[in-house]
Amino acid sequence: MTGGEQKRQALTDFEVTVVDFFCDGVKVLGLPKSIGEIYGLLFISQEPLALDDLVQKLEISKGSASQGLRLLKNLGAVRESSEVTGRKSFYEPDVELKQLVSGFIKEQVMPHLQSGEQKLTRLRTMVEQMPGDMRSDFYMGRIQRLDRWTKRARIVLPLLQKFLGR
Amino acid sequence: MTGGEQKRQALTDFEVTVVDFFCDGVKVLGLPKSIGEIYGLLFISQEPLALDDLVQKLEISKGSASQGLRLLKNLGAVRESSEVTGRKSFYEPDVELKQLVSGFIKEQVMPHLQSGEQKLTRLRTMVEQMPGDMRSDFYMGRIQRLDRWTKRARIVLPLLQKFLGR
DNA sequence: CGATTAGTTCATTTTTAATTGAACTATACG
DNA sequence: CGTATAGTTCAATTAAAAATGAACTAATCG
Repeated sequence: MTGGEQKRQALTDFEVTVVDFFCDGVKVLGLPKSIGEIYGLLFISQEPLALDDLVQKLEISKGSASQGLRLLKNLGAVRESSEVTGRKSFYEPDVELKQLVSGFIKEQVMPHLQSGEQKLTRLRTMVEQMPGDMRSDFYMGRIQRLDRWTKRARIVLPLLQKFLGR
Repeated sequence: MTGGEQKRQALTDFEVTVVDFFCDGVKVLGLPKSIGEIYGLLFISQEPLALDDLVQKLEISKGSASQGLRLLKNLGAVRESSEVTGRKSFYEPDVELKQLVSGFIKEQVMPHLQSGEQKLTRLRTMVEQMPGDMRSDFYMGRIQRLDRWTKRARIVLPLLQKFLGR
């Protein structure tokens, strides 16, 4: 029976444009729009926001906000603010490009790269077990090429992170 | 009233696995599955294939095959075979990683980067036009940071391509 | 403890993106 | 020409992904 009269303050034009900027950005990375909205709003807010702030300002559901925050935390793009104010958590963005890229590579790219390598192993086995009249140098060559691709990726990705460090 | 008895030859286990490998691969890039199927089948075929081969072997519609081939040609990942055999075209993959990555960057990444830069210009204008009590160093700092991000991207992407060249 | 607020989960709904298929244009061959 | 084959286009359908919202758990405070 109290009155935390949480007046829902709408986004300014400027904030909307920033949020829109990030929506586009995350689309390139294959992440859902809500991720861009949440990160964008945190990015342009001067102080950490609570989950309910995101719900109200972005007009998204609690579920979306919760799931989006989890993904962003997993990526290392958002962390819980250290200032503990009772039971409510506040969230703030990591704004270092190096960290953002590293997190994305670690969480979104590497798993695919690994599963690709497993598939490649299986493919190599399949070629080796082909009957003589089927086992062609062509197939072996192709597999080898895919192998080289993934090895390049394993070299380039760390270099990329290093470069973005400064 | 002739009989080009085009027996629809199904894919081997091996071919299916390769195609599946590429379906996963393109998903990371945010491209539709059919793109992976088409490129994958071309990649593992010993001779160029016609559009109808793709339709039959992958069991996809003519429309999908046509649209998929167009995208892949735009990316520079597939080209029309030079061997002209009447009215029908045959398609073959470019298998050089450098070319594939360059095409992807040029066609899929750069356009987004450019439109992002436009949005940034607009955002800077917005901050500059803010009334004095709103125009904060914080906002300027954030815009500057986004600027640095895009500049880094403009440097890194060419480097990436160069590195993959050998 | 019991009430209140914060946050999570996940089955359903909604939205978005991809695929189809039928009608079309273009080209080659007799 | 006229017919058959190759390929394109795009409105309609289907499939995939994301968002919702209601029911849940967890934690705080009185």
